[in-house]
Parts: sequence; structure tokens; C-alpha cells
Amino acid sequence: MERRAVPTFVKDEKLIEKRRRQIIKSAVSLFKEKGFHRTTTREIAQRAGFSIGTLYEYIRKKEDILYLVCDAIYEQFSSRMEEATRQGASSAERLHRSIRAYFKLIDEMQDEMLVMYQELKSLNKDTLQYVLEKELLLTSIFEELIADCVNDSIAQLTKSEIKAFAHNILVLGQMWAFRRWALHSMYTIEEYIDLQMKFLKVHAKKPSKA
Amino acid sequence: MERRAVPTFVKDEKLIEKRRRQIIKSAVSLFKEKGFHRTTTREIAQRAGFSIGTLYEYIRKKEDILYLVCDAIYEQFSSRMEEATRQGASSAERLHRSIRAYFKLIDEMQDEMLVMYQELKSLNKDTLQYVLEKELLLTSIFEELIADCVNDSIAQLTKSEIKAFAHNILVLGQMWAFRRWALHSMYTIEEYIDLQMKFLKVHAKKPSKA
Amino acid sequence: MERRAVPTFVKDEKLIEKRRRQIIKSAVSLFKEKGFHRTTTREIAQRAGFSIGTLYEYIRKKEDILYLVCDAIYEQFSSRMEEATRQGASSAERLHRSIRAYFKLIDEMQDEMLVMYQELKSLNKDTLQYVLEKELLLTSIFEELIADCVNDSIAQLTKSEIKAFAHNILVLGQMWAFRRWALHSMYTIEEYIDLQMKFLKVHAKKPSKA
Amino acid sequence: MERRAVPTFVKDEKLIEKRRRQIIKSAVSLFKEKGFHRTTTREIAQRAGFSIGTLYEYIRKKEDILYLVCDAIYEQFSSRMEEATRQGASSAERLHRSIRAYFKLIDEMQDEMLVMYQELKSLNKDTLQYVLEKELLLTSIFEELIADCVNDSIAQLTKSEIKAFAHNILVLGQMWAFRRWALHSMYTIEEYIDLQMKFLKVHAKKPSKA
DNA sequence: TATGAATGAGACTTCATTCAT
DNA sequence: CATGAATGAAGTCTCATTCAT
Repeated sequence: MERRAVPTFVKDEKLIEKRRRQIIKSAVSLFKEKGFHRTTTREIAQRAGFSIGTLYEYIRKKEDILYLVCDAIYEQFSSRMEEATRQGASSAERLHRSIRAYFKLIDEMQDEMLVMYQELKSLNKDTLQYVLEKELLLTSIFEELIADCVNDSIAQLTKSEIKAFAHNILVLGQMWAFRRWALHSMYTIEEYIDLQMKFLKVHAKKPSKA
Repeated sequence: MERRAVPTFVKDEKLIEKRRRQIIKSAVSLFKEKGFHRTTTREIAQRAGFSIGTLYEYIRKKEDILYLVCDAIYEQFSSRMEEATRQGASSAERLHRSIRAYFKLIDEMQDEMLVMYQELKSLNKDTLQYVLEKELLLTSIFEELIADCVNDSIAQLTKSEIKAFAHNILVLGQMWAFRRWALHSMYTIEEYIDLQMKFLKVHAKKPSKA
Repeated sequence: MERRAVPTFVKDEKLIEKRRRQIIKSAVSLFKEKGFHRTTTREIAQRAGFSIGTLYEYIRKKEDILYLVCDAIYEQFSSRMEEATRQGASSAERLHRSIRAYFKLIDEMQDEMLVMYQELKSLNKDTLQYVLEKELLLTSIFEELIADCVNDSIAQLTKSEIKAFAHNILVLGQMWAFRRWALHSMYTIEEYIDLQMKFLKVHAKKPSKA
Repeated sequence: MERRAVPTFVKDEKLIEKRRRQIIKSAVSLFKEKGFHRTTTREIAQRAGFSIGTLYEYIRKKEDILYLVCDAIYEQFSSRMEEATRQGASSAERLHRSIRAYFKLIDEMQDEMLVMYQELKSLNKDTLQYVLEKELLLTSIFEELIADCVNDSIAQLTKSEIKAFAHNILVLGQMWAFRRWALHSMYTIEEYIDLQMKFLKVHAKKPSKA
């Protein structure tokens, strides 16, 4: 799946990269505070450290910023997850490690998660489509890990169940961010992970170093 | 927990009730389409069948509409859930039935659910507080049902696990609405319920009529 | 000068009189608090003790209320002043007493004065005309009293000076209300009167009872 | 007393100065015609020669415009008065000249005066406070001039009387504007000044040039 | 006569976007 | 490339006035 291009007036690729990073950082911190709609482009430019005119050299519409933000977040997520899936001797351990990594990642990126999911509706059809595909990509990472376990006879699940299981993992992880107003006063992230692991019936032993 | 009152210029209680129902219906259908921020008060009035002036006889600020919507949805949820929890001979069956009822309810009220959760951030502090308390109330319904099962030695869970379990039920239910773009093409609601029941390890038999 | 009639849908003269008194009282107290423009007709009706519909049975436009208020205030002023001008043996004493009475009256009716003068601009041309004529009537009361003194050789003033003197009396009286933010912390009304009397060179002795 | 700053989105100080002058000029002319409340921000922008959006780059609320207007008027008043108070050999002559200058100034700025005083009530607490302090500053100019005369034994007044005298001067000057509907047909400004001078018992000789 | 719900013009204000410098 | 002043469509909310009951 290709990355959608956000059109620009600027030619210098290096500069584009740099400015976009500034924009994303500024936008995320503002969206956290007030959400997409309540944040003005003026504010985003200001916090990014340049003028509103300059901002519009690197995007075309406000919505482009939301796209850049969502895309960046997924990028981080994906790359960090990929690392995790490569570690572990057995399929069970790889799944195990991946789930833990995913939960930890959510804990680290709570704010970004909230930003992303709460503003999805503000994206237009095409962009939304793109973002949801990214989400499915993430799901499929777990599907494959689970399928490996099934192949290794560690678990017995139908295809259909595998898919549902993958979705469950994703959702129970997101829950740590979305319901933090209730959960964070009850558990630490470690406790939460252990609990969910139990529910997920992932009884494999914790990897020694974690 | 008392219901927050939204101030009105109108005195006729019956009329208030009627107009508010119209407002909520109109608002929900619009919020579904375009979200809270993109929906104008004028549109809400129009679709409700009266003028903008009339709308503002029944609310004070646009945000009041969002509150009315959230409150109405919870009201429906709560009352329907209460019914369900009273049915069933054993604690296991009551939990069982309640979960199924909850999942069905979500299926019926998908749109309302999406509206509510995606716009929570647009509520002000106090109203948000109120709504989250309602959410906890819903959670506690399941907590009690699970606790009953534990008391009856049907399940063995610590207090902490009971709470987490209750949250999981809620979230896995909501998932049917939030991830419908992925799930609805894969499962019917019945299949989805059966799947999640299995994951939730609620192995009690289905009630005969369901 | 005839009293301008404010049209009505109601026939019963007694009732009109009663309702208008209620309206005026309510309006004055509200105008004091927030001025004419910030006061709504709804509020006026409410504080008067009846409905907005009823209010509009007794007036045609919001501005009518302002007219009623100004008219009523002048009525009070005029009638109270007339009394005062009849008391006193000599022309000097009558002027003297009248000025004191006028200053006292202003002290009593400060709020009404402020309401009236600050909202004059909100009256339409015709109504304003009418009100200014009333103001001139008040001025002419003093003109005549001063003229009497001149005739009695107590003072020596040209016609032109008499007029200016009369205006000065009015204005120095109003000053007690308009500049109260500065004056009331410096003087009591009695001290203020004595001071101004001195400036006005009205050196006649105070009437024994005052 | 520091000048209150009205916040702006624009950075160019020169431009701010220029645009604000345009706003003030436009506003004064409109307020003259219809008062503050009946004048719309759109009209002010239009008459100033720019769009409503531009207007709001230079102010935050409509009330800011009223403040700018009042402030500008006082600024003119103060600076012109200061000049006047420096001219004249003796304390008596300085007072004399200052009063005449003040009356002339009022004559020139009648419209501005009316605008300012009639809309004071529309200012919020803090801004009103600021404006009243400016008014007191003006009063104190005369207080000092009178005090000088008393020191030079040209007049014999108590402290209290000095203050009252200063207020009287201010008010009798303002009267020329406020009661112009009655006075301007009777006197020229010169005649009015001479009359009031007489009343004020300022018997010093007129400066030769005036 | 009295009521008060309904109306809608119109006010203020915001903010994404453009474009001349 | 960068700037930031200018724009005006569009949104929220108010309130004088009407009219059916």
C-alpha cells in the first residue's frame, strides 16, 4: 500500500521532511489538548515555529495535517511492531512478545492513539480508507502470529476465530488508552498486561528479560 | 446520580419532552453523517422540523444538544440492560443472558454508540464527568453479575479480575460497532456473539430461546 | 404640551393605567441595572409580573417602554417641582427653596435620572422632541423664578443671562447624579447643595426648616 | 496610569496605528449617527474601508472599539489641554486661558464628547474604571490651576471648594455639548464662554489675543 | 384579556485560505 | 521560500414581535 502524497509547493525534499516533522509534532500536541476542530491552523503554524503562510507551503488543506498525523503515528506503530515480531524462538513466544510489545507501545503512545481514533471521522472518504487499511495491516500482523501458533499446534482455532482473536488483541490494547479514566487508577500497565494475557489465554511464560 | 437539567425558556413539560425527542432524533441522524462539529445548529433545527429560534427555546448552547443525545442513549441502554439482568434462573445464566442482550443492543444502536463515543471530547469537563459516570454504572452492572458467579463458585476471579472482565465485556461489545468496517463483512452478529462468548470463556449453555 | 399616546389593544382605561405602572416600574429597575439595550422585553414582562404577550397588549414597540419611562419620570419631577415653587414669601426665597428642592429631588431620583438621560439617544426623533420639550419646561420654571428676582431687584441679569443661569442650575443639579462616582465620596448632598448655592451666588439665608 | 492594550493579531505596529485610526474615525461617525448599540461591527469595518475579517484582526470584541474611541478622545483632550495650561504669565491668567481653551475644545469636539459620555455604560467594569480615571485626571488639571490662584491669594477657597469648582468647570463646559439643542440657538460659543466666565466669577481680564 | 411558543432576521465572531511583498 | 495581513463565508446565538389558543 502506497503512501498517499500530500501536495506541496516546495521542491526541496529534505526541507519538506523537516517541516512536516515540525507540523506533525505541533499538531499532535495541540490535538491532544483541544482536538482537531478546536485547533486552528494559526496555532499549528505558531507552535511549529513558522508562519501560517509557510504552513500552507507544505499542505493544501487543514485536513492534510490530520492525515500527516495519522500516517506518522501508524508509521511509528508499524515499525516498532515489526521489530517485536522478529524476536522470540518459537511461534508462541513471538506472539507472546508481540502482544506485550503492542500493549507497551499503546501505553507509550496513548495520547497519539486518542488523537488518531477520535478524529478519524474528520478525514474524508479516501483518506479514511487509507487509514483503515493501515489498521488492518496491524491486525494482520497478529493474525499471522496466531496462525503460526495454530500451525505449530499450540492453539486450535478456526480461520474465523483467528481473525476475531487478532481484533480482540488490538481492541483490548486500545482499551488501555480509551478507558484510562477508569483503568489507570486500578492497574499499572504491567498488571494490566498480565491480566489481559490471562484472559487471552496466552499462558506461555513471560520472556525472561521482560 | 441525578440527571443534569438543560435550561429552557419553555414551561410546558409535555412540549419540552416532545421537542427534545425531536431534537435528539434529528441530531443523532446528523451527527452520524457528519459528526458534531460539522453539523450546524440550523441543520438540527431544520431536520427536527422547526426554526432555529425554536431550537434555542429548548437548549442554551449547541453542546447541550450533545449532552441530550448522550443522556438519551445511556437512558435507553440502562433501561434495556436492567430488564436483561433480571432474567435467568442462575447467576451464570443471568450473566450469560446479559452479555448477549448487551451485544444485541449494541448491534441495534450502533450509530448512536458511534456518535456518543466519538464526540465525548466535545463535551465540557462537567458534562463529560457525568457521562463517564454513566459509563461506569454500566460497567458495574456486569461487575455484579460476574461477582454473583464467583460467589456461586462458577468462576474463580479476584476482585481486580472481575473489574477487568467487566470492562472487557463492554469493550468487546463496543468493538462490534467501532470496527464494523472490518467485522460486519466477516460475521453476523450472532456469530460474533458466539465467538466472543467463547473467548470470554462463558461456556454456559445458550438460553433456549436465543 | 400634550402627552403622546402609546397605542394599545386594551380598552379598559383603569387596567391600562395599572399595567403601565407595572411596566414602568419593572423597566426602570432593569434599565438601572443594564441599560435599555441590554434589557429584553421578556425580562420587563417577567419582572412586571405578566407574560410577554400581555406586555405587547399595552405597547407596540420596545421603544414605547422607554417613552413611558421618560414620561413618568418627568411627570414626577414636574409635579414635585411645582409644589416647591409655590412655597416661600419672597421671590428670592421661592428661588432658593426651589433650587434646594430640585437638588434634593435629584438625589432621590438619581437612578431614574441616569436611566433617562443615558437612553435619550435610543428614542426616535419625535419622541426625543417631546422629551426635550419637557426638559425645557423644567428649565423655564427656574427662568421664571429668576426673572421674578430680577424684577424685585434682588439680582441684576439680562434676559440672556437668566436663561443661562437656569440651565446652569439644571446642569449643576444633574451633575450630582452623573458624577456621583466622584462626588458622593467627597460630599453629602447637603454639603453639595451648600457649595453649589455659594457658587450660584444665591446668598439668601437658608429657610429655617431646611 | 497606563494605557490598556487592546490585543491584536497583527504585528506591524505602524499598521496597527493606521488601522486603529481608521477604525476610530469610522466608529465615531457611526456612533454619532446611531449610537454604539445600533451600529454593527460590519458597518464600522465597511466605513473604515476594509472587511469584517480585517476589523477583527485589530480588535477582539466590539467593546474594544468603544474603548479605543474613548481613549483617543481623552488623548486629544489631554494633550490639547496640557498646551493651554502652560500659557499665561500669572496663575489667574493660566486658569483663565485654560478654561477658555477647554470650552473651545468642547465646541470643536462636541460629537466625540456626546459619543463618549452616552456610551460609557456600555463599557465593562474595568474599562469604565480606566475611563473615569482619565476623567479625574482632567478634573485635577483644573484643581491645580485653581489651587495656584488660591496660593497667589487671587481667590479664597477651601480644598473642598476647589474640587467642586473644578468639577463645575468641567460640567459647564460639557453642558455646551449636551444641551446644544437648547443653547446653540441662543448663544455663540464666544458668548457662552463669556457668560460662564462671569458665572464662574473669573474676572481676570481676557488675554489680548482671545 | 392573557398566555407563551414560534419565528427568523440579524448580530457578533471565528478561521481556513490566499497572495502580494 | 517565507511572511503575515486581508478576506468573507459561515457558524452560534439573541430577541423583538406575532398569533393561535
